[in-house]
Amino acid sequence: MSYDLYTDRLKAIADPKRLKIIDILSCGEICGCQILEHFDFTQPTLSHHMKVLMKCGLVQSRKDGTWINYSLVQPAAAETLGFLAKIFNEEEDCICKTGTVECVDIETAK
Amino acid sequence: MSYDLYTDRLKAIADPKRLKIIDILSCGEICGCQILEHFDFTQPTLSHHMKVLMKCGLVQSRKDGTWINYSLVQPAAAETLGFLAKIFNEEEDCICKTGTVECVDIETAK
DNA sequence: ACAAAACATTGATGTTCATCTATATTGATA
DNA sequence: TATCAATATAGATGAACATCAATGTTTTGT
Repeated sequence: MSYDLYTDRLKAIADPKRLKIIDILSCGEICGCQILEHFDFTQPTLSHHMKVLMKCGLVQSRKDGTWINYSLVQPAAAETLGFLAKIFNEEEDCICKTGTVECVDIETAK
Repeated sequence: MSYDLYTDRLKAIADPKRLKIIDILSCGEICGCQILEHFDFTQPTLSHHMKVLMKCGLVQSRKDGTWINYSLVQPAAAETLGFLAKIFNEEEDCICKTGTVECVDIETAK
């Protein structure tokens, strides 16, 4: 289980602004200038946030003239949800069973 | 849709160490000293990570003598997954439909 | 009462990050 | 070609964060 692999993606969504951006993108493709209207920060800041979201694979872009249309990468989103579900739930390949330290019963350990 | 509400929780899991801790906790209750054996950082650092995980409601603790047994708060974990699923997918109360700026069709907008 | 173990707190340090201003780049249009 | 709109990049700044060493607190056992 490689935790680092998904850390970039989780860090990307662990921000209220980027969370809002993703929520906007969930309705469909939209250009940057329209996304910007939802916020009160500057254009370079939005550019930075979009870069973060794209670098982790959650968002893709399509150039159309002067505009750049952003959209959510649904498979990546679903994959992230699946990863978290695996982390939150007990699995056969969990670190408790494969790791060096066992999950001994607390009561018997005393 | 309050993005800030879940940001703390997402920030908490957007870290490889804390992700590993949650994976360990998914197998059941375990005390801090046993969690520490999985890592190479110091005890105060683990204490800090557990504080972050507890403050956001993802982890709870139960004192038992000298030990403190930590466990995952399953409802909170499930709730977080549900929130993300909502963000990732189009919903009726999405910001695209309720926000001030509409998601106009890119083609017709030109 | 004393010593040891588990955990928390404090204060310091280096790094990461969000944001800004200023400027560059790219593409459409008059 | 000159201008405007959309976006990216560079560099700077202040805030947030992970980590540590040192110390304090609490509980158990001798």
